[in-house]
Amino acid sequence: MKKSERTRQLIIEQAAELFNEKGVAGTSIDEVLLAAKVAKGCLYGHFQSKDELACASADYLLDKVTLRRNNLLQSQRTAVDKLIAFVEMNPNPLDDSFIHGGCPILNFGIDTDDTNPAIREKVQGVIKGATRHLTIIIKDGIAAGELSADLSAEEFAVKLFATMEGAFMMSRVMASPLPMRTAIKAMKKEIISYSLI
Amino acid sequence: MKKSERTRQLIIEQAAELFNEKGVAGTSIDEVLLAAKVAKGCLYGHFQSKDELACASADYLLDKVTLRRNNLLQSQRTAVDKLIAFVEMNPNPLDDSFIHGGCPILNFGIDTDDTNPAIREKVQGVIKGATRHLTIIIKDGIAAGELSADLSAEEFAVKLFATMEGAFMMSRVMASPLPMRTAIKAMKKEIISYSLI
DNA sequence: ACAAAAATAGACCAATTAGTCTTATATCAC
DNA sequence: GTGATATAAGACTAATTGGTCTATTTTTGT
Repeated sequence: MKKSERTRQLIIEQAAELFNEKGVAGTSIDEVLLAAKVAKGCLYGHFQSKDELACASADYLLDKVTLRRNNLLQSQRTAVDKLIAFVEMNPNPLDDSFIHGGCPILNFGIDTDDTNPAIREKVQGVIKGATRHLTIIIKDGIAAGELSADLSAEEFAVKLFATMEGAFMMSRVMASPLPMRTAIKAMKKEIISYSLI
Repeated sequence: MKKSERTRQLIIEQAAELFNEKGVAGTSIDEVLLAAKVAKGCLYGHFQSKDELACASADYLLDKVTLRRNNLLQSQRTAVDKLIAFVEMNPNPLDDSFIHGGCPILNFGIDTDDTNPAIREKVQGVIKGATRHLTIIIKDGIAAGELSADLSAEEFAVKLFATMEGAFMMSRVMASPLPMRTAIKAMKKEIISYSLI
């Protein structure tokens, strides 16, 4: 990787952290410069505007969570194990070691749903991708005789995704891992109740 | 109500709409002045700072949704009907006729979870109140022999709340009522499956 | 090693920010 | 109705905002 590529990536990573934590409007370019230890001319050599940087940052974080989810799901063999891995993906929303500031789907989604259509569409794509992925897993599980045929795949996929995102928000606001832990427990029970094996 | 009281309320209402839609940091005082058709000296006569206005606005919207939820739940007799009324509370998250800009729990929760502890604690109180309310309804339903005793009240309350909030976010980002409709359908099924009558 | 090109620094700018202050006006108890 | 008091108006300020521009340094292909 070229030097300038690395600089660009560094700016994105630092900006992403700030944007995810405090929102795009709540973060100034100067704060990004300070965090990335880079001068203004450098940043604007890589990005035309704050908005373009925000888009790149959203892309970066959304790709990061998507990749992690895909890896996690791929690492499990059966449909039930995949679904359980999904609900256990973020056991503690207060743990910022993977991504600082909480779930970027939630943060960028809420932050930009009324203000930044470009980013909103990116988040939209991630949500669509995740629910589609879950739907396929469920359908495959049913086809393999592993999950009850009573299960509506699309419906359960939406339910799974919505519950985990809602629980993530609750845990962040409550400053406690308990809501998420409770949701994980509840969804695991439900998944297992549909298991035929 | 005194004239100045009405002015104060007008400012809060206009500010609340803007803050809920674009976030606190994303809304300038000048925009609030324009929306409320009021001069700067007037606004700062009622509020010491933007932050204080943001707190008052959060209070206003959070009280509004809490009141509505309480009325809705109170209007139903049985536990099952109350729970169904809860999940059907926001059939279309894109409809801004009641509150403009989406669910204030979600918006203020995400907007301020890392930046404004005062508002975060207000949202915290609302979440705590809602889950407690739901928990009591479920416990009463079990005690009345209306709901299965297998149901863990706290767990199901968190699940209900998380799912509906998550679905709300999904519908806002997807710019479609479908995720919310799907979640409502799924949760209604689940509630009914626990019903003994 | 060297020149051409790319990347970076940081002074600078106009616009906007939250907030103050004085002046003017409206409210309300009497 | 009148005068004391509370409320509102809006010019003003200092700081910060996103963004530009030129000068300098660094990278890179040869």
